[in-house]
Amino acid sequence: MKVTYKLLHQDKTTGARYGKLIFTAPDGSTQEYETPMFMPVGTQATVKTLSPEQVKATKPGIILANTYHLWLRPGENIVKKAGGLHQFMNWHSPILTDSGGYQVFSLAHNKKKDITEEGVHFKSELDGSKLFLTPEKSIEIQNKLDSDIAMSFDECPPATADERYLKNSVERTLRWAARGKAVHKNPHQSLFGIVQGGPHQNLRKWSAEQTVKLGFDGYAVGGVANDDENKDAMYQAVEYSTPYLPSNQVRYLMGVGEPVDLVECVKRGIDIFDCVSPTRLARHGNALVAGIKITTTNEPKENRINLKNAKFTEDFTPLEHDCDCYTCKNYTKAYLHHLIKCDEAFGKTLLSIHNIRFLIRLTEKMREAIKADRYADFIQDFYGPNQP
RNA sequence: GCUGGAGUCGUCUAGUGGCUAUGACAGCAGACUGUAAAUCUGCCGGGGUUCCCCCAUCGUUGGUUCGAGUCCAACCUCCAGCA
Repeated sequence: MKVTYKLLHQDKTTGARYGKLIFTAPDGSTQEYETPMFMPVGTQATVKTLSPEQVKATKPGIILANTYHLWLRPGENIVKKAGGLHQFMNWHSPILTDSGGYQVFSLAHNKKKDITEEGVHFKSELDGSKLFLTPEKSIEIQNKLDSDIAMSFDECPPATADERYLKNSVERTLRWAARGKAVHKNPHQSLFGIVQGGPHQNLRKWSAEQTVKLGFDGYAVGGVANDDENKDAMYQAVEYSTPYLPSNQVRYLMGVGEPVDLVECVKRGIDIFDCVSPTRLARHGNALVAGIKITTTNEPKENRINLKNAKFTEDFTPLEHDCDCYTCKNYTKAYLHHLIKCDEAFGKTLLSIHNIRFLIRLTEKMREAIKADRYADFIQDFYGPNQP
């Protein structure tokens, strides 16, 4: 399905955006989803530990899948034979596929990649075989997967990269974006461009302007979810990017994030987010809960509880009293603690449901606040008495 | 009662004369941002404001030895077989 964005309201004081993504099918039928939106991540054509029905119950708009992983396994041609990704994984709402660009970054630790102008040489982590991913190849794979939104193949440089490297990287990412766009053939699939530039205002501005000049169906801000310790730098990178993006198109902040990040980045003009955090935290026994905590570095962090902790052994209350998710409506912390201690799959499922629903509920609250021009108050309430 | 075997951390386990006694599980915490993550890290005999220091420790007691979880003896407990 092809996607368009409609900006419906901007918060009077902060400028935060409320809008709708409208997906149009080949037969002319449409599906609409409101923004701000959080997209659960289903890298390998599944949101880990959840059935499509369980994902659906958290009321998401779009979900993510990954080009790189599906290319390696089962292979894009198998997915195509299955009738496309939607059919293959039984997910009949929109799917966005990441391009594999992030894997260029995340696989870099073991020096199993080599970035050239033509593309990126990988060494498969599955069997050690040599792989070569190019912008054209990434788009071709995404065409075959038949996701609704394809992402340009970009380079996501590490936070430690210097300005000189970043400048070259941004330029190359632009050339890659143009090459990808040139071979993008699927008329029922949208293609998004990605703004890079690290923490530098000039590079972010330039990257945004040049990417917009190429012309895409939507725009992403990338390369911000790879610095552990500096939220201000992350927010600033967003601030340096969004002003140069067209207001009548959607903005997607890739890989983010924590509840506080969603709140702060919507304020800075972002519409959609994705993050592995809710599902990964869930599998590791953690549940997101309301409120924030201030860390030793004075950074506001998401508030969460670790169900592995012995103190929940006899806690017969739900994770959150006011949460409407399946987990909170039916199960206690004591039960979740028990399942997690026993390493039962159902515990991971229940926590995944809660954590995803938690972030989606947060976006729902943000939408209501924006529509009512109360987003500044919403932020204040979000921080509560611990406000930095 | 006799004969043989065995006792090491909460549990299982390595260790057969040499200095800090393995490893796993359990337990207690922590980390996680476009998923090489249902993963990883730390602690896990006692005490000290946990760099580090002190004390204890391989069933018990004694012995051999420069040195013992390891060899010897007695005892205790458990297991197997025979009565």
